[in-house]
Amino acid sequence: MSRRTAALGTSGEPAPLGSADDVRSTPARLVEVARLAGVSTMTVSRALRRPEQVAPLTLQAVQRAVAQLGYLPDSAASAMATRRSHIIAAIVPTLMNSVYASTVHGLASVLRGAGYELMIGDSGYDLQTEASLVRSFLGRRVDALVLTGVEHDDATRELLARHDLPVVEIWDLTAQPIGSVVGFSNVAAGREAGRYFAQRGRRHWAFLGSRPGREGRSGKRLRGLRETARAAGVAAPVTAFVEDGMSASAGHAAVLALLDAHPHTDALFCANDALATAALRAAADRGLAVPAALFILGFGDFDVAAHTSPALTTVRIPGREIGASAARVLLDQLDGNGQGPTHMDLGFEIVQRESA
Amino acid sequence: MSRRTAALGTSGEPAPLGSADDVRSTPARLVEVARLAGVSTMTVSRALRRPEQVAPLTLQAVQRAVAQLGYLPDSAASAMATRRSHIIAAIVPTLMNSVYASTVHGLASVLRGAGYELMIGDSGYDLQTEASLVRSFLGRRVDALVLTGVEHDDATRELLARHDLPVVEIWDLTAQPIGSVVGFSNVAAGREAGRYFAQRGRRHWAFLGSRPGREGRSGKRLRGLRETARAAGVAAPVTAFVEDGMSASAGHAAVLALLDAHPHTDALFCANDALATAALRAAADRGLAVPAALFILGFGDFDVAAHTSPALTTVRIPGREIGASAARVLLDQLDGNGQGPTHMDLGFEIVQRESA
DNA sequence: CGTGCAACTGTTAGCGCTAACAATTTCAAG
DNA sequence: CTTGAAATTGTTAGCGCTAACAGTTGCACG
Repeated sequence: MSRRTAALGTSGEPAPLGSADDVRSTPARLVEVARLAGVSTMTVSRALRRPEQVAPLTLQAVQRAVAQLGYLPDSAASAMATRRSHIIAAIVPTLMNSVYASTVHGLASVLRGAGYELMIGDSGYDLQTEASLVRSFLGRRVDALVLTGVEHDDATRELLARHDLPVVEIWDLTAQPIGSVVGFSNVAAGREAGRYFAQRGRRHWAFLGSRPGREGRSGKRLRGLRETARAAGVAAPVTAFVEDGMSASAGHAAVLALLDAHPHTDALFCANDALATAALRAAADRGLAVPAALFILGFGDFDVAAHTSPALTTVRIPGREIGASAARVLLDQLDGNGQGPTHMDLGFEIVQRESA
Repeated sequence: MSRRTAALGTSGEPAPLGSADDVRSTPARLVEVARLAGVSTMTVSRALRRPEQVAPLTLQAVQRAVAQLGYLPDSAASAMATRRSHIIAAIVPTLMNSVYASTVHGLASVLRGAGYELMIGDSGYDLQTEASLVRSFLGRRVDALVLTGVEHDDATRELLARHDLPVVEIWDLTAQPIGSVVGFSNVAAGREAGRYFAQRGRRHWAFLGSRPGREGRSGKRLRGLRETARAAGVAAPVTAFVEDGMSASAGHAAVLALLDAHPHTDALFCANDALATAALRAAADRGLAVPAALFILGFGDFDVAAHTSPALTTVRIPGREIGASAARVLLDQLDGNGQGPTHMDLGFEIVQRESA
């Protein structure tokens, strides 16, 4: 009792099979190719996946049949049989930000080259959303998972524990990774920012970032900055927070308030370049010369950084490279090339432009 | 002859089943839930997908079992049985560009809300890459496809003809769509740019874009500009082309050459804001005041546009809305709400800032 | 009490592919 | 010519789920 509406027999008129206008309602399947090539389905499957195991003549016959029918293997069915979906999922905070887009691009290009497809989710910096994306991706039986950051919801951790699949956390480092880690030290970046300020004689530091409730990446950068302040004998940095990590408009107001409350501030470290751009405008609003009166140091080296005026001095993260490396780490694990979980520190770099 | 390593019997010690540390190597499947709940697999399936068809008590038992085992339905298997993958694929030129990122975001949020997952490919503005992505996505049996632009490789068209699934083309309009279209008229945008120049007394126009070999979106904008030039009695715009549609560095050189060859140029329309940014720098290099001596009009309203100096006047495209609408169009078609292919013109808008 | 119908649950047969093994063929070596 | 291993192909049994239909139960009604 087949559910297909009609048999697609290769019998009947031999007419224009395979010609461009031979539009059939249902795409060809493996059996049909087998029938046409006069071999078993298994042989077709082999011819397609391990041609060297098939006799040259048989191979030709199969290839001809495949071409004639325009056969495209159903990777979903294949996934079911092999228990390998060849899909890898990645969750990033947002795609609207050039650095994460780079990371995704790095991931996608390496994965695609290895026959994997990438499924992307954006969490909007929200751990619950992340958890629900993880749930959805696990339901799709992805072969591996890329998570941005090392803070996750308990639900996320539990799901991952149950489903034991290769996981990479990116964009940060941690001593208790879920699987592998490919990133850089956000604390070190914060320290480096402080050192940059200290070396140039700045004494009144400020930090603009997202509220460090649970210590996220922004919070770690602040921690690093504080450590250097202490070490350099400088007052602890004053802080301003925005609820939504990305909103430049909220950043603008926060910076105005901060500058009014602490008029001596001479160096501001922002948790990302969107915020730094907002800070630039706020400084202009208050008539503060940047960098003469106020240093503004960004983070991320977003596209926009080189084009503001003054151009943003910022911490550059190798986003693309993080993605590409994460992909390679996962592929190694999946191909069973021995590799266990890996830990990679890809570092960062301060790009000096005009704002600091 | 099961391939699974061991039976996961719910018999034996009733111990800490489902507790967080009950880490099993294989995630639970439908049969196990059924066994635990004391019903058939079909009832579990129904309880999960159409709870109203199941008796309240049964429903409870099933839900308890699901929770206890941490069961996550295998959507790949479900896809196989229902012939609906609940995956939709989208191909954009690049993710590294905020407007396409917006489009993807618009798509993803609407689709996710409807229980679909998005699979993304970036073609790098290359039609052959697009074709190979389409092939890969069709192999995954995606339920629908979103393509950026209306120019496609023959291979792409043939594949789509064979596999007949809902398709939306976005970011442009055409009289011969594959399926639906959600975009705006690139020709009209070019015309509008010309009108903008003409109304402000500019008489020597130029265009910077990608080579219009096969008429892409960039070429259509140029065509529109030319039409207005003719209508306004202005000399045909001079042109400069970059091979790679996005490279700002190539754009810089092209603009320098153009300005040197045509020193009277007083209005330049760029096919995207990355190029416009490069043009801004080139104008500065030649000591040309923008906008006084030279208008520079961008396209896309990328993030960067508001932050250059002078800030870019540019054509804004409703990227997010295009994505969201395309998603809705596809969902309507998939849910069989009658809708056939749809044609939507979402328009555009010139955002006046400082550069023109 | 039978009857009929609605509400609920179970059985069977796949979706399109591939792992594992079995069968067959080929062919060099004895 | 055997013989046995290598090369090639076929057979069977699922992967985990759900459509379609076939029970089964409960209950109002005549």
